Amino acid sequence: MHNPLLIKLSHLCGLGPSDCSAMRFGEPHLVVPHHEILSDGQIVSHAGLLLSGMACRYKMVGDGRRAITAFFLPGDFLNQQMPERQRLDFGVAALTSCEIVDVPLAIWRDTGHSRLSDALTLLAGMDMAIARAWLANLSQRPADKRLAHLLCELRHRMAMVEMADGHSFRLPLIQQDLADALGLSTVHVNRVLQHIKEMGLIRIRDRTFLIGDLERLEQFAEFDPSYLHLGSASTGTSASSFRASPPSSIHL
Amino acid sequence: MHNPLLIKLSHLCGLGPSDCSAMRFGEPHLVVPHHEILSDGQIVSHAGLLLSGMACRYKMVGDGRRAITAFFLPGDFLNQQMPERQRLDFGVAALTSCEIVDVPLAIWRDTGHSRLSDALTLLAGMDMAIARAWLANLSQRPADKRLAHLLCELRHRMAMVEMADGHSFRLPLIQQDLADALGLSTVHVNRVLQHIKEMGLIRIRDRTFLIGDLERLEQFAEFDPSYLHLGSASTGTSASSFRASPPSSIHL
DNA sequence: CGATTACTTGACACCGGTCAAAGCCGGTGG
DNA sequence: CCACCGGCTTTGACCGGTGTCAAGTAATCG
Repeated sequence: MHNPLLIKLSHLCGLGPSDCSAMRFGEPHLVVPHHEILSDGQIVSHAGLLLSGMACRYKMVGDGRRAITAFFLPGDFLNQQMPERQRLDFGVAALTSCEIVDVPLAIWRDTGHSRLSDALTLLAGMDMAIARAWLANLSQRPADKRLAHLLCELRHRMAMVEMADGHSFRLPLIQQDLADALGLSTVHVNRVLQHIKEMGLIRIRDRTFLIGDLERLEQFAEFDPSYLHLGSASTGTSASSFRASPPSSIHL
Repeated sequence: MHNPLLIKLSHLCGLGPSDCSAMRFGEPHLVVPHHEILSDGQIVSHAGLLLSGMACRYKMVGDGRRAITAFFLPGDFLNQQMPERQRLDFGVAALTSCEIVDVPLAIWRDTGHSRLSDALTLLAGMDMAIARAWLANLSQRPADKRLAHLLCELRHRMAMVEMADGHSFRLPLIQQDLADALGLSTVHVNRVLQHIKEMGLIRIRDRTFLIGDLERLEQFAEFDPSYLHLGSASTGTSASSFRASPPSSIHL
């Protein structure tokens, strides 16, 4: 099995097969692009786990403006449903075709497997840390660094599920999605994208971002990945191994 | 005892004295304004509870810009420390003189009092809901509605600890604090503040905000308080009682 | 291939930032 | 009691980053 959640947890806190024995999954189901997965105001009693594809958490505000408050990658929970039967204050929509499976989180927690329970707590903490980083990003950084920072974060999270390395990763988003997440207009996202291309920080070929010099990109974005490794010990694994790759010279 | 946490929990989920019997508090201590309460990168193993005063969660970014990612009111936990011994990805600073007490959250959780444990979970959920609302606010609203929305939220949260009603509440913040939370410059906060004064939405007299017509203010801000009452049943209490106050006519 | 969706580009307006100076306190000390 | 002082607020002038509108080009998909 190549379950992205398991990959992530093994990287993140060294969870092994024995710790995962308590995990029970239901039947995965497919959602088509642009379809709503969870609706604002809905009451849910289960947790959705994204297996493949990309989704987002969002809120509609004012006239029809959409604020994207989170991106979901494979291995992410769509709703770390805290109390059981919570009423959602946000919607979740598929940005690409998505594979989703419902998970009985409460049961996972109560199996006595404290390591698994701790891992879930860790994921929830990561969710909050990401939200905090986004807040700082939105409120204090100019558009170019803002976009760069988001790209760094996504690359890093993709790396955790082995969908990225220091050189490239595929982002199946459209510029409108980036705009709604960054609080910018589509037009400006486009321009800023070109701008950081001209700076030689990235290159794009059909949705795949090519990174020449990761260190330079992260420095420009003021990106510090420590918020993505909350607390745990064996944190260096994925990051350092990818970081260890030669400063690169993808031919830009 | 007039512990703001108890007030909040009784409003929020009808917790009674019996549920609170398991709560053990240590010795409160005082922190002077501008002093750092928790430092970025610090490893903490306890939870700080704010008893009085006002504090903020923040991140420093780029050159010396400060991004405030949360305001703490009496009755709020400064760090809903998820895993024990987590490394903080943010700092916490006192904005006014603050009274703080450390609480052993892990012990509270394990006393078998599931209602108390649920309440703590609810508070954590509220923290996240607020962060999401801020994200939407920052990314999609113009300065005037942005500021108004924040004011509505703070008034509402103050009301939960009985420090506000539909007519007025005291906010001991300086404009710089608002600016750092809203992603605006101090100068612009000042102007926007005047602007919504001229609109007749608020009045200010020495740090106290007077609200003429709460409904109008909340409508202007597109403020929907439902995200602050996550999931629980007895949610209407504080809100509706305050809302019930006559449409007002504080003499503007 | 045609039609729809996504991406680019340019012109222009405006929101909000920056800089700098001037009032307005509240506190402190003479 | 007054003079001073430092932090906060208020103003004005000016500029730059982003938004908006609109048109055109390139992809993508039946």
